[in-house]
Amino acid sequence: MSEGRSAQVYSGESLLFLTDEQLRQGIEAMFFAYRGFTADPDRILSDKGYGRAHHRAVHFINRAPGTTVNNLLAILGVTKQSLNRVLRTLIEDGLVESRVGTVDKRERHLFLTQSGKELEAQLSDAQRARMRAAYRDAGPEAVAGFRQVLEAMMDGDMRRSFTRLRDSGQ
Amino acid sequence: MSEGRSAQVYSGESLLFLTDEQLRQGIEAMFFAYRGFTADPDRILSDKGYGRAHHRAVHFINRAPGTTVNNLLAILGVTKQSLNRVLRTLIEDGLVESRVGTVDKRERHLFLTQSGKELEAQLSDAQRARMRAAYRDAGPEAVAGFRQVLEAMMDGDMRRSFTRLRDSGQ
DNA sequence: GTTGGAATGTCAACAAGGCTGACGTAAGCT
DNA sequence: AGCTTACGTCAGCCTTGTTGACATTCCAAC
Repeated sequence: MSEGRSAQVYSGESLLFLTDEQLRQGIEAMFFAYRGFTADPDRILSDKGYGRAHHRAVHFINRAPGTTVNNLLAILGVTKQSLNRVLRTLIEDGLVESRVGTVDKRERHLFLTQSGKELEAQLSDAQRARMRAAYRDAGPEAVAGFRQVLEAMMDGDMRRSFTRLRDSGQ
Repeated sequence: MSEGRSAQVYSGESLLFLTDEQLRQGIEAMFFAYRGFTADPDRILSDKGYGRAHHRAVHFINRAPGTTVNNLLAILGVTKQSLNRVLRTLIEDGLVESRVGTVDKRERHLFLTQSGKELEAQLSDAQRARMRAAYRDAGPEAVAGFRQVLEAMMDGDMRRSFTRLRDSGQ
């Protein structure tokens, strides 16, 4: 599996590019950054008795209102039992509404209620504030690179989910 | 909390920079990419009956051999009880050695055994392979941007941990 | 020296949120 | 009519986070 201590590919551009050390730093950066990425929403959520799983559900329902349970399952990459536990509490608490499908009555279409939208906005604002600060610090060119590397790091299925969502944005 | 629908700061460089839509895409990219980032090690670990927490411990012990439990705690950002459970299984399984400190006998210094190093290498190789592929796809400039944004996204404490580790690398 | 507080690490118990497996119901499809 | 799909649910398991209680060790004040 190991390809040796290093793989210096882009010869002229940077001698140190793609050394194991460089890669390891990328791995650690990813680890520490993800903690920062989730820290603010996590704080808000735990106050309200919710967890990261609730955040993910709320985020993607907001993103694609009327999405079906199956759809959400594919995006989140969890089992329906796991998602169901989260959805049940969100529905009971009146943050999410589940409407039986009109064309296919087996399907449930998911929507955020008013208070669901408010929670989403609160979480979103916090997370965007951090992202905005990071983007501002790093500058536009860095952001483009950031996005390129992240996209290249995704599995095929996730990249498809990602681009589908991205291209459906205004 | 909301700073309005958008904040177009770097005027000339990109009109769309820092719109909420742009930020949301970054958030989703982070979410999907992190799944890819952990996918390969997770597969290897679950075969062996370990989880992501074991990976993190093994990674940072390898990174800083002889580190104390307290040290590791600060880096991982979990409670000592949580870490202890993971460490105990790793020690029982002979992947990690815990030596009582010579100068301060309250401390335990942690080291990977031979088989611990082998597991670390296996996980590391898998994760580096994905990182290498992503870096290669995106190119050196993108990588620089990637690293800048990630670092800007960290909390202060984590950034200190990160840079300390980074600068101790060869 | 002794002793009390701080630091370090361990044990026990609980909760969130993953997972599998089994099953029920309703609806669509062939 | 019978198979498949979409969804919900129950039961039970595992990992990994949490708090609380406790033992050991060190150090500093007395």
